Amino acid sequence: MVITLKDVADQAGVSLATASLALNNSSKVKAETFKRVHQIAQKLNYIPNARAQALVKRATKTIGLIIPEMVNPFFAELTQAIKDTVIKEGYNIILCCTDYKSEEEVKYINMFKSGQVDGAIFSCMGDLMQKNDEMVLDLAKNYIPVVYVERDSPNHQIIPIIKSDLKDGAYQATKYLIELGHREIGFVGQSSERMEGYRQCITQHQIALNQQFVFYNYITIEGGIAVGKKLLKLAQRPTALVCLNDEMAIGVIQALTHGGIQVPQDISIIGTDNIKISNFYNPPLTTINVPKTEMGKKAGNILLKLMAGQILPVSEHYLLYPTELIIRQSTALLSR
Amino acid sequence: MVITLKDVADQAGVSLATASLALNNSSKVKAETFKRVHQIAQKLNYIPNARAQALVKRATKTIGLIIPEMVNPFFAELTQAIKDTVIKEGYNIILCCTDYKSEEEVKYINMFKSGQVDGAIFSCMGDLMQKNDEMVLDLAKNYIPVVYVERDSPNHQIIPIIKSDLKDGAYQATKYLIELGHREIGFVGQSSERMEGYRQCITQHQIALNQQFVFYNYITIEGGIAVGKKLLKLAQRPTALVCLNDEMAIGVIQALTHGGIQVPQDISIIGTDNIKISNFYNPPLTTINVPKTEMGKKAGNILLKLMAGQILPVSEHYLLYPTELIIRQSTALLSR
DNA sequence: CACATTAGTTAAAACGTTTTAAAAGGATGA
DNA sequence: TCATCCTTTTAAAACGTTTTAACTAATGTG
Repeated sequence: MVITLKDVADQAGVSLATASLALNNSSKVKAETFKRVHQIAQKLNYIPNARAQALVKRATKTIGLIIPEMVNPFFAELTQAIKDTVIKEGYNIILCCTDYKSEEEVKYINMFKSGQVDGAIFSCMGDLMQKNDEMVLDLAKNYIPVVYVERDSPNHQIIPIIKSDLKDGAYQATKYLIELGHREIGFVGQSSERMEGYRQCITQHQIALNQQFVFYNYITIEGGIAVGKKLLKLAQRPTALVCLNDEMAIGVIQALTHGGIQVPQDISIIGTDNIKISNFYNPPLTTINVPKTEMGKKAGNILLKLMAGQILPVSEHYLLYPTELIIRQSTALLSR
Repeated sequence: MVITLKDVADQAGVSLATASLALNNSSKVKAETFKRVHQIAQKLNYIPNARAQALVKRATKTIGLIIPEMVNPFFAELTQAIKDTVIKEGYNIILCCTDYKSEEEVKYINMFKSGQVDGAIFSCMGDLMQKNDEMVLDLAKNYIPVVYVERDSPNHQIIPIIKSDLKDGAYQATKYLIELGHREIGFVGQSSERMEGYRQCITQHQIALNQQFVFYNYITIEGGIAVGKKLLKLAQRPTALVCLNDEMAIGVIQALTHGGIQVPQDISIIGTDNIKISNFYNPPLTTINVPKTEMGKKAGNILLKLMAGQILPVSEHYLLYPTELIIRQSTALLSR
């Protein structure tokens, strides 16, 4: 049923080798033969077998992308950008979701070692997955090129890193709140670079870090809601909050408004990531933009270079993208 | 550098065949040999070459998933469900985004014919892509099993279809608005099953279809905003709107509230899909739930069956999932 | 003791390409 | 007429597995 190169060769009256050369546009084959082979191939609807090509070419024209989850606009946008970049060189993406489980990541690392992909991009969230760094390093050293996005590692000479300056982002966010007159500023999320930026900013502005105002929870809308509910019960509430990401910010706002507290009149809230919906939420979220698309494109391009066998200039081993405060309507001057 | 089966066989002092049999847990090989081969394989860190396996087994343990875009929670949730299902049988997903371009879809169809995937799931949005149906049929007949999700076709004997009852969903939505006292009910979106459900409902309730109240636009937040802005300029506005999806609903609400019109006090709005954010929006969206996760799981399971060579009972050739009205706070009794 | 059976192993073929090195066929020039 | 060179074609090897069929050795049976 399925047509193979042998069928084409037979019908064209040439050998496998000639048929292959012709279809791969080799200049060695006579014009007449070339034409005949192409015509027959067309007529028979010949499609080269990708599995056989992969074996002999030692490449699948596929890359692996590791992200923690799909249902997260941040990774959706990142994935889109990566895909748009690598597709130009004919690469497809195998999507690997870890659901935030490091053992899932290990499974994918092993799959990658089997030669199913020609290269890989690893992303993550928070500071998880750090422990697999050694395994990824082994992958990058002995198997395929790897690029990290929004994930840190000391091994950026072997695994190039594309990161955004999240610490500075949180710093800017906190600073903006201080400029608006806030002094009781809380943080919502998990221990991370962003939290460090928040911490540095308030201490540099002579505000003591109040551990009561640091709320740990899952980095999801639900996590935000949990924090919001906790806030409602508090006698002494912060007047402003820096959130680890936009989802948490949305969750917090949702819970607070439901409990009768208005944003930004009663409390100012800043998110991070600038996911699409943040601009269309009520109120539109003040947030820290992370250049997801640029970063995704860069990651794709660097991986393409590495897969093409190029060596990366040192300047591209560690790329830090600036973050930017986007002022919308979830923040306001302190009114007291 | 990379260890092959030959290395294992040599070091274990057996032939390729024995080594292969041992590693594939054949009962034919002596316990002692079995153990030795496994030990050597472990020691050498042997990982079978997936490309070679794919060639000889005529399978890549990979499926293709065609969706129009990633940055759309509907498809993200669907993808997640499909992935969760097929991963259990060891399948990975090649993600193929068409960006709503039918020629992109054609490219992927051809890629699928090359044997890079063992099966495929096609989804879409609106009534686009209908024109590629013949090509997909050819793919399903002569190459690999295919399943459609939320996509219609007369060929469901060959391409099983998983659909939700969108027409009924829109019908229910419209009916609910009528029950709330609304008579001037508009539709936002594109010509589709959903629009047909809306049309049927109002005519069955003796309401004339007012073409002024049917707003065509892109099925995105931006499309919704465009419609919202148009609404603001209207002298005579509908008192309620059925939207093709939640994104459009959010866009409409955003534009209207920005223009001083309150939802649901001034106008009731219903979305469709029940994407995650709809529950956390301000106001939380009344919407039509589509059982994305169930549908994704079912699609994955049916594809697994087909790839395993099973023949599908006729009852599973066309599965229609019920939709359900979720009442939240973007709709209210008509107040006039 | 001849023969059948079984357990265990392996050589070789197969999967469907690409690529290398050699061969074949012409043309050119001495 | 022969050596040389170029163009075009091809046989065969390679990619790294799995699987089939054949082989060997050991065991059992009448």
